[in-house]
Amino acid sequence: MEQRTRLNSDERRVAVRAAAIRVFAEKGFVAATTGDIARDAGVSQPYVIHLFGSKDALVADIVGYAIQRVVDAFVAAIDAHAPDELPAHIGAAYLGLFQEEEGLLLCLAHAFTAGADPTIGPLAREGFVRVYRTLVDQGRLSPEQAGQVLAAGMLSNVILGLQLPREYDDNQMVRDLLAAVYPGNVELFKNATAPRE
Amino acid sequence: MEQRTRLNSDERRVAVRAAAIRVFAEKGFVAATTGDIARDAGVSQPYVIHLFGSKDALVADIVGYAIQRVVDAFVAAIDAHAPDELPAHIGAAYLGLFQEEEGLLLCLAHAFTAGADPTIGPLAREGFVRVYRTLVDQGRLSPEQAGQVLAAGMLSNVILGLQLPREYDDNQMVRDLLAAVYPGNVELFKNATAPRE
DNA sequence: TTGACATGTTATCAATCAATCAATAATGTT
DNA sequence: AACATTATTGATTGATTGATAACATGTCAA
Repeated sequence: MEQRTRLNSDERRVAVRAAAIRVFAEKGFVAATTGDIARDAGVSQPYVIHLFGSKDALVADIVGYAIQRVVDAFVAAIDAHAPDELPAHIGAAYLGLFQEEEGLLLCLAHAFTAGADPTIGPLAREGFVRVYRTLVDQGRLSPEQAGQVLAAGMLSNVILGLQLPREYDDNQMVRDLLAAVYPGNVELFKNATAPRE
Repeated sequence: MEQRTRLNSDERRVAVRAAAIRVFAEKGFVAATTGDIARDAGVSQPYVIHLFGSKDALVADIVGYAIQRVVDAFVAAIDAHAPDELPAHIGAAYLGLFQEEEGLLLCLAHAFTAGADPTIGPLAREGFVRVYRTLVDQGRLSPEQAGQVLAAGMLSNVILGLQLPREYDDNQMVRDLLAAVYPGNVELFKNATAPRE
C-alpha cells in the first residue's frame, strides 16, 4: 500500500531539470539559485548539485536540452508540411514549445544574451547556428526566410519574457501588437502566461 | 599645470553610467558587480553605490537611459526620412546605436528577458510598449510593419549578444545569415564587435 | 532478515558582494 | 590663509550562495 518515496536518479534528474527550466526562465541563470530550484523540485539544495555536478553543469545541461527541443520541433514541422507553407508552420511549432514547457523559450532567450559567458556562450552560439542550419539545410528555407523565422522567434521570446500578454486586457497597444505579430494566434498568448502567482 | 583630479558628481555619474553599460552588457545585470563597474570607471565600489543610491537604482537608471536612446534615435529617423522608406531607416538607426555605444542594445536585451524582475520588469514592459508606440504613432507604421521592425531588432540583439560576427571569417553559415539579415550592412558587423580582449 | 547500494539530508564552510560609515583629500569661497 | 563643501576612499559587515562531507534512510536481491 506504500507509495514509493524515492525516485531513481534518472527520474529525479528529469524532475529537477523541469524545475530548473521554470526557475531559470523566471530569474535568469545567475539570479536563480540552486536552492530555488531545489525548493521547486522538492529536494534539498545539495542534492541538486550532486545530481548535476555543479550549477554550471546544470546550466549547460538546460541550454543543450532547450536547443535540442527546438531543433526536434523544427525537424518535425519540416517533415510534416509542404515547403511553401513551412515558415508559418515552423513559427507555430516554436510557439507550441512554449505551451509544452513554458520556461523553455525564456531559458533560450537568456542563453542568447550570454555570449560572453564562458560556459553558456559557446553552447548558445553553436546552438543558434544549429537551429539556423536546420532551417536552411533540412527545411530548404532561403537565408532570408530563415532570418525572418528567427527574427519572429526572437520577438516572441521578448514578448513572452516581458509577460506582455498579461496586459492584453488593459492595453490597447499590446492588443494591436500581439494581433499584428500573431495573426490568428492571439488567443494562444492571452491565456498562456499564468496570472501572477 | 595640474590637471583636475576630480570631476563633479554629475560628470562622474555620466562616466560611471558608461562603464555600467559596458559591464552590464557583457555580464548581465545580476552577474555584473558594482565592483566590476567601479573598476571599469576607475572609482571605488562604495562610490558607485553612493552616486546612484543602490545597485538596483543604477540598473533602473541604465534601463531607462537605454530605452530613451532608442526612442530618440527612432524619432530622429522618423523626422528625417520619407514614410515609405522608414522601416529600413529605422533599422539602420537601431544599428547605429550599437556603433555609438556598443553595450546599449545588449543592456536592452537583458532587460527584455527580465520581465519577472520587480525592478526591471515594469520598466522594460513600459519601455518596449513605448518604442512600439513611437513606431506606430509618430512613425505612422502599421502594426505589422512595427512588428517586423521590432522582430529584426530583437534578432540583432541576439546576433550581437552571441558575438556571432566574430565567427564571420570562420563560418560559412554565419556569413550567410548575416548577409541575409543585413543586406548591404554586413561590413558594419564584421568589424563592430572587438576581437576578444 | 539482513546487508549492500543507491537515494537523499543536515550541518557547515569559504567566497562573494552590496551596503554602511567614518575618515581623508581636493576644490572653491571669503 | 582659513574654511566650508564636495568628492572619494578604506575598512568592514551581514547576507547570500555554491559546494563539501558526513550521516541517514529507503530499496531490493539473496
